[in-house]
Amino acid sequence: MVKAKAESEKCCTTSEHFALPDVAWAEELAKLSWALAHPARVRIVRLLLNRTSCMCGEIVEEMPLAQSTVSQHLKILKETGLVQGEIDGPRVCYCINKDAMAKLKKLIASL
Amino acid sequence: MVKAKAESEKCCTTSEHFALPDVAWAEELAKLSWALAHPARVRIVRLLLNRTSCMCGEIVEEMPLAQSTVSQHLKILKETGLVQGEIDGPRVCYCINKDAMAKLKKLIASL
DNA sequence: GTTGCATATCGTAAATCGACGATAGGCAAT
DNA sequence: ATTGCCTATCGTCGATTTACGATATGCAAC
Repeated sequence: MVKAKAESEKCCTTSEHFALPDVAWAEELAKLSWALAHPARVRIVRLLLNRTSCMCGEIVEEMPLAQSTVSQHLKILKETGLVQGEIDGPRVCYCINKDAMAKLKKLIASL
Repeated sequence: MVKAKAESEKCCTTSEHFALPDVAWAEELAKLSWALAHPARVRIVRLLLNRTSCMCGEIVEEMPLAQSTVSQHLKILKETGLVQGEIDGPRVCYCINKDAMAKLKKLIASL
């Protein structure tokens, strides 16, 4: 760690005044980050990324969570746009929204 | 129990079984993502990235939040390792932990 | 229609978050 | 030591999250 005892050079060279980062930008990144802010959702996303798509039931089997809990996490992932699901008969097939994933990666990378 | 295989050709084309994503890996990414899961924390991180460092008071000035609330967000950012603060006299100087930022970017990029 | 399966939603409880004011603690100058 | 400033922590509140079982909904087959 950097030791800053001389108060003027390494630390707090603060005469310049920066504008606030764009609030909408921050909210967008916060929303996408929040989608991944729970280990179960990260694992679901990884699971979907390793497959072309996945049934809800298969996800439930892989997770140590009740079906209703997994369904709630999937709902969150859908609301943030990271995941989309299409009805396939009596089941629902989930897959990653590549555009949303790209956007998340771009936002993080541009930090 | 996946019994339907005849009717689903457009969807769920995977019969292979993937191992669970690493749980620890998921928890690590979830923790870092959670640090950015609030617009105020995203703005703080951006603010710090645009400067070499920043006093707590300057952050408070830029945010429409009370000082105690900003301090709480800073505590969260410190706990996740994204930000580090050093005491500089009666003030505290915050700056980005570049290693943690790189780790976050790497984890997201490797999704 | 009914049955059976897969998923979503409801209801609820415990835990956590986010916000604030008030207060405590630390440091420098007096 | 006292004062004054800056930051952290405490206490509290309401809102949200997370978890579960129970129930409802939707679809296909019978």
